[in-house]
Amino acid sequence: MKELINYILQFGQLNQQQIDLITSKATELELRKDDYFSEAGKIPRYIGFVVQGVFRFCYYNNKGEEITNNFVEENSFVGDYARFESNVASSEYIQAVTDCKLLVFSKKNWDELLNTIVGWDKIVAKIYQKCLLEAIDRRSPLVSEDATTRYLSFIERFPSLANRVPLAFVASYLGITQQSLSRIRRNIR
Amino acid sequence: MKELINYILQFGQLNQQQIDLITSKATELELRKDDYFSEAGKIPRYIGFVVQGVFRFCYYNNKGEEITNNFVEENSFVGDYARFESNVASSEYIQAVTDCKLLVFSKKNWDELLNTIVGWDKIVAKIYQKCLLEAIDRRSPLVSEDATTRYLSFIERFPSLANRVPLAFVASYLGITQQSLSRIRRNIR
DNA sequence: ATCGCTTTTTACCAATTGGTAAATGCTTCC
DNA sequence: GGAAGCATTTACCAATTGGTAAAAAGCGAT
Repeated sequence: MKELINYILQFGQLNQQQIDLITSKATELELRKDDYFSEAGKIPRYIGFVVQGVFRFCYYNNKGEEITNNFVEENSFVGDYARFESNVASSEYIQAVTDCKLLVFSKKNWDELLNTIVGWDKIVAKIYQKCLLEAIDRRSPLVSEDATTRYLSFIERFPSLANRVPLAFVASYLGITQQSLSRIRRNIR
Repeated sequence: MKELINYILQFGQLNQQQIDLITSKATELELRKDDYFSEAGKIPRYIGFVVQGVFRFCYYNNKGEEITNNFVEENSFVGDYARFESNVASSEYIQAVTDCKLLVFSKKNWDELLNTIVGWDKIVAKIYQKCLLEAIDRRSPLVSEDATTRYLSFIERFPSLANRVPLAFVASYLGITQQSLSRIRRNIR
């Protein structure tokens, strides 16, 4: 819980009363490896803060291939922010890659925070913006890189992830086959 | 100017007085093809609304290759939002691909709007979020597609751009060489 | 119209990556 | 410990893409 508060306080000031309110609205949630935090076709019920574990965002293209387009680790918010706020069904999956512990806010509790804490909306906007910028800064450069450079970028940006995430997910994130990724890992050592 | 106001009103309500204030803070700016609207190493001075023309975002990687990572057309805001707001030097270029007409806000005028119009910050946050989501929704899928599919996605998402933008910029946006793009264009007809 | 310049196309070959399939390695569960 | 089920590696060949270079096309200015 301390991590959550510290994270939030990066983006704005809050007094103790407000912090206590936020704390009281957060619920602990544990997910097992492969469980979904959010699913395509369903309205996201929660927004979460990752205490332990790794999540991935993924969807299926028109060939039925599974595409991973983001990873989220500890000490970050996770969720389909836009769809959560607007009560619209999501178009992608958010899946636990490992066993995970979260602090989650239901839509009801989240809206209560928005209505109660002056400036909460600004803090939230900054958090969303940070997460979006991170996602784009990580993924966009991959477009112009070859497969080896993509993998090197990946282990630079997610140093602790290479060994926690199945190779197939990493390959899908990098836009290459797992055979190619395996070959690349052999060649760079 | 009407386009700007209509665009803004998508994201929140404003009364006539507020609209007039916004209008009074906007300045017309014309840029010639190849001019920079914003440059790496410099603090962005303006945020702009594109009335006419096309812009591209680009940067240089460690091999000196020029990478285009976004295009912005008419009826969109353009700028390095995060760096503009925080008065930090940008790390990329925003260049006019064609002759362009803009409505721009200086930092001073923009801050006056933020301090004067209640709810302006919320509207702005929504606009930023929309632009970021658009950018990521366009670029991220490219990672997992082959070159031909990338080009087809491009002309689907930017139907009016294929003929207004030099092939080299499009190729760089798609992460392929211009020779490859030229070959692809031959093969799909 | 012609010259000079830039953009786009084409060609050729080398390098990279994908697709299919099989082998190896690693867990989990009995 | 052994078997079954995944995950990862390896191999081979086909397909795609990149790099270099040259030709063709488009465009503006004189």
